[in-house]
Amino acid sequence: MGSGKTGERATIKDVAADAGVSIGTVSRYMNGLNIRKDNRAAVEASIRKLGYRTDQFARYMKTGKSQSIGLIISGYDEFSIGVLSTLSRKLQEKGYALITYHHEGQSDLFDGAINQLLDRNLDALAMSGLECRRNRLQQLLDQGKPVVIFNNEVPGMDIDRVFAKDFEAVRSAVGHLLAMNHRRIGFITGNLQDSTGMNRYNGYRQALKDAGITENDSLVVKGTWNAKAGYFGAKKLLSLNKPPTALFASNYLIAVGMLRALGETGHKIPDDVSVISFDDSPFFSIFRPGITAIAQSAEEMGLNVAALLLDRLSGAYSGAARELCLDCRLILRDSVRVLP
Amino acid sequence: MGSGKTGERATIKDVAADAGVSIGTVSRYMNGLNIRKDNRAAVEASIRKLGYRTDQFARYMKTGKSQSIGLIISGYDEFSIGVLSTLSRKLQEKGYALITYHHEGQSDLFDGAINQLLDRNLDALAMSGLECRRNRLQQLLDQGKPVVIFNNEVPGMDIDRVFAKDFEAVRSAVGHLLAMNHRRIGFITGNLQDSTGMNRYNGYRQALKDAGITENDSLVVKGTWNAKAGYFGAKKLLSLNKPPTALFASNYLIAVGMLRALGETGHKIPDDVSVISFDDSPFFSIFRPGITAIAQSAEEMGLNVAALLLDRLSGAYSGAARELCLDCRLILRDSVRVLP
DNA sequence: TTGTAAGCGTTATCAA
DNA sequence: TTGATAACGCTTACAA
Repeated sequence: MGSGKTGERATIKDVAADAGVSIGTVSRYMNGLNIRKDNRAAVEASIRKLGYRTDQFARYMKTGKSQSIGLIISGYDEFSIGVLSTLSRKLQEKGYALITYHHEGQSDLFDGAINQLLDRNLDALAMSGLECRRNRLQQLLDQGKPVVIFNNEVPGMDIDRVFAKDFEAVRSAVGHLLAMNHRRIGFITGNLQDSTGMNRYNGYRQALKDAGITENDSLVVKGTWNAKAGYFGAKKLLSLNKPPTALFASNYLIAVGMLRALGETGHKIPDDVSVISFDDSPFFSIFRPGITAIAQSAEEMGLNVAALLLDRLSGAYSGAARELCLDCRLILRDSVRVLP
Repeated sequence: MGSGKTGERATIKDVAADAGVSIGTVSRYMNGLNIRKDNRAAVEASIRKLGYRTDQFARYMKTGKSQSIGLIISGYDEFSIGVLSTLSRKLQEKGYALITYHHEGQSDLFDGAINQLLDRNLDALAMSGLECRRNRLQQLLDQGKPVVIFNNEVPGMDIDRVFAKDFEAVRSAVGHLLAMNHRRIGFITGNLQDSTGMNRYNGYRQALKDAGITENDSLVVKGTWNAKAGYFGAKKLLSLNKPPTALFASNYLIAVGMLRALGETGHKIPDDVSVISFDDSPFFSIFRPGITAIAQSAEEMGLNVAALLLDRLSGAYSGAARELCLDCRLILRDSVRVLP
């Protein structure tokens, strides 16, 4: 490939020497500044010949821009992946590298991620909030790095945010159940430390309140965001003396566990029990019966996170923190029965 | 946070000045070398006070090690995500940053990814093979960077690889269908440009051959790795004059599309048609009937890719290219009917 | 428009 | 064990 010493990468010096110009000229060419026509030709030829690419890290030493963006997600669940994937697409387009970490809700993992990100001079950070690590975020802000949080809130920080309307979506979905005459509605929460978990739960409570129903603690299982929680939560609710007529799963994984439990116990949906899930999935439209679900768009969230980030990075916006709240859609399928 | 000029990051110089030692001493401390006890105490105090962390990019300038690893996947499908997620976990542990790109099978995207990776001085690359871009890989090898390919082959390159036993797995799964007396077995391929696609297809052909059955072209739909291909492929096969009694999907997404089609056309599984899918999913065990599937472990693949990479990076291994072939498991559920 | 040279934050060599 | 200093590959005044 090219020439030069094998296994060594050509530097700006090599190009300058080969083209018979100074390194300043090569640098100016690389940065799109004007250079004399004949020099331009010579430089271009040498670059091609040597396969030269400017070293971004060396460049960073002067400019302070690393052209890389950190992403910290809780884990590799379907929704986070959706955000990761659109973010990656968008940023790859703009020449930014995406460096991904996950924290699994553990603050030591989160700290490790922030540390590594700091060491790598990231230009900006996108993260799904984790309340307890507020001070580490402040550190980034002090260094003037844009930070955008999404999905989960970190209260009291002056930064851009993108959320889904969790509260409203659940409120209206549970309202739908109520309108179908369900009165005993089982609810399996996500992690209530997470604002999404709490907001969805509050949406449930508000819907009951709207309908003048007093909340029954035994119908609420405080869980986590995984299938196990859905599985055991559903079993617990179904074994109640007066079991619920409908079950609400706070996210996709919980719903998966819930459906597994219902399959095992032989409960028919929707005849024996109705089901609604937060998060939609192709699975829910193939499953028989189709599962009524709240769809939030991970892509839309990723796009908005990218836009906020890019806006700050380019200097196009530098005002006060902005907050975006994305709508969700209730997708009606066949998992909810109309009660008399 | 700390002190120093606000918004500025402390450098090794600041620490040296604050601690009253030379930068050499601080550097030695940071790299775990011996320094005098009292100096050590002073340096540690200053580091804490200033919140100093060494700048990895500046460090790279001298060492040539960026402590970052590139990953190029085709897209964000379930399997790739599984690999991404374990790889990320493993590398985060070792202090490496994972920089992720995707190519969607398009060589310009792939080139862009390689370019960005080159610019970012990655130490090593893991990628799901893409045949046509062999020369770009060679470039990395020339620079002495370890490269590991997984899932898809790039023939004729002297690099480490990790594959699943696609051929063997499909051969025995189709063998299972044959043993259940199926003779007309519809097969929807993935992308035949990909070695996984071709190997799975060849596994099917081999199984037929094993049983002395001549392949019937009309029973094979040459598709791509997505749900649409599964959907239309299944519809096409089912509308044949003599439709197949069993359907094989070359990956998860194809199976999803296939199941959607069967749902719409009202074909009952397994009474009207039997089904096997490559790739397992929680979905398949919840779906009724349970779908018989070939499970390959994305985690195992990620772990092995990480191990090969880390081995080379640490210098623990520097011999000839190694090739790993991981076993798959056929998980029997209820989607295959025994024919008379 | 160009070349020269200082400097970014490190590591590594060399004398002390 | 230490401090001083020359790199690493680039950008960016500054002077020509």
